[in-house]
Amino acid sequence: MTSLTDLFKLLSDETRLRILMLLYKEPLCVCELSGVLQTSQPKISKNLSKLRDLKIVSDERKEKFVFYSLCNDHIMLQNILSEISSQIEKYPDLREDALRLSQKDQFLTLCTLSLEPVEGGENL
Amino acid sequence: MTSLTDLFKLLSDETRLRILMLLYKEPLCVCELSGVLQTSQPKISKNLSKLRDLKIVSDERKEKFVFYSLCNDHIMLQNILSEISSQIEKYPDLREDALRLSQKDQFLTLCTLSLEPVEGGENL
DNA sequence: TGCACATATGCACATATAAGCATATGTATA
DNA sequence: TATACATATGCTTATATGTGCATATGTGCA
Repeated sequence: MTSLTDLFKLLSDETRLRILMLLYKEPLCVCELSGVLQTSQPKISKNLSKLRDLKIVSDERKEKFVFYSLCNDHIMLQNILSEISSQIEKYPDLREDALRLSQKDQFLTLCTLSLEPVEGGENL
Repeated sequence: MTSLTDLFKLLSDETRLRILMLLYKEPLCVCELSGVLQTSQPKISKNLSKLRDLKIVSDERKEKFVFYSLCNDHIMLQNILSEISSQIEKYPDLREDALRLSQKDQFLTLCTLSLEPVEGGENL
């Protein structure tokens, strides 16, 4: 049961919930998250480490960057995020995050690395 | 979005989660909850009032007793509780609560008896 | 090797919240 | 009306947790 309450505690923080909703779409590195969420790097980093402690996300270094991705074995979490995603209109903040995510390369020139094929050339 | 994080905050407390799982099955009064969960009455009462503040539960007085029931209009919550219920084997504490629930009648008269924490009755 | 950048972490502080205890409020009944 | 019972709430304390700032660690490149 601890696992349940711990999960909900993680979800009860706005920053973490926003992070998880983004990672639910695609793996992201710290600076991308920091840019999309318009939040300080230490804040992002600390929250990610809490998520990692509970095996909610995993990290993988790719050269200079550390990419975080959702662990895909957490059924309960997946269902919750899916549910939120399906009602995204109810949550304007999350919707705006998703919008900024699609423009992440505009915010994060420093992070645009040729590690992964980034969705090409779109603009506002 | 606040509604989301508030919901998860409520769920992140063990006592409240246990209360909700019981109310998910049937409406119950305070002393029944107190008895089934083997928890002090003020603790139950305070948590119920938090749930009521967020319109998660509603209360209805029936003579001496106040019965609480889940508001059935909260889709997200219903889905979460349903999901937990379907995996109840994973959570022995919740399972034991459900077992004691079937003997709730004995608690209606035990309300004011000393409810000292029973050994083995609590976890996490 | 040294520098720049990406990320992690230690520390200090403010705040939130859960719990226990005592007690207040409300209700029924003799 | 007095009393017993069911529930709510105020007060205090202990603890947890989020945040900012500074800085440490780690990596790649010139």
